[in-house]
Amino acid sequence: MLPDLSRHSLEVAPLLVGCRLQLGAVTVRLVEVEAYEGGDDPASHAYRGQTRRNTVMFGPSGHLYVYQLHGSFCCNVVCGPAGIATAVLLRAGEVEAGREEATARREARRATPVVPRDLARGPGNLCRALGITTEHNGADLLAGPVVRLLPAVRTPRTLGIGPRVNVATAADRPWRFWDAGSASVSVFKRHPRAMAG
DNA sequence: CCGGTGATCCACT
DNA sequence: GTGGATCACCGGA
Repeated sequence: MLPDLSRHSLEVAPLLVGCRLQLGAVTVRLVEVEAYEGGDDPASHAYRGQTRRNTVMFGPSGHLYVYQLHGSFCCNVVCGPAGIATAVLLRAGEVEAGREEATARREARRATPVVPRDLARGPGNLCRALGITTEHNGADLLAGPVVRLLPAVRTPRTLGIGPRVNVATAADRPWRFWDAGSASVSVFKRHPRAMAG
């Protein structure tokens, strides 16, 4: 069973750990996610209202919000009812199927090999492994023909909970959730100018 | 640790 | 329309 994505991201995020994301031949088991609010969350793209970039966040749940950052892509599962901009950032996963394709994509922009553990480790790497680009911004994850969210086969035995990675504001809110038994969880990094809130 | 990265947004012309 | 600051990152040393 997939979680009810029309709930708030803080409720949905822990339930997404263990679910799977599939695009073409590549399937990734999600092992690390972060919740972002609309209204009261200064770290959220939606904090200052709707813009062209974050339009999808304001739409109905179950769609993919993709944006580009420092030359990488990052993707979110949009949650909440339409009009409430809350979403879950997908930070890391384990490649379950399509390892060859994922490896080829990753190594296309590297000089050194990638070990399987690192194929979808980190938000940019997860998108890269799956082939997610801004072309998939707004894609329907439940009914769409291209990229799909699939239920968990195995849920984490222990769920880790802690602050989000590398956010400048609201740095201490424990809105990151991960599978404590996975080696593919990305490394925690506090933002150099992190502010509480 | 450090440098490259490139879109986006806002405050200004 | 333009300039500059900002940023939920990555790779290699």
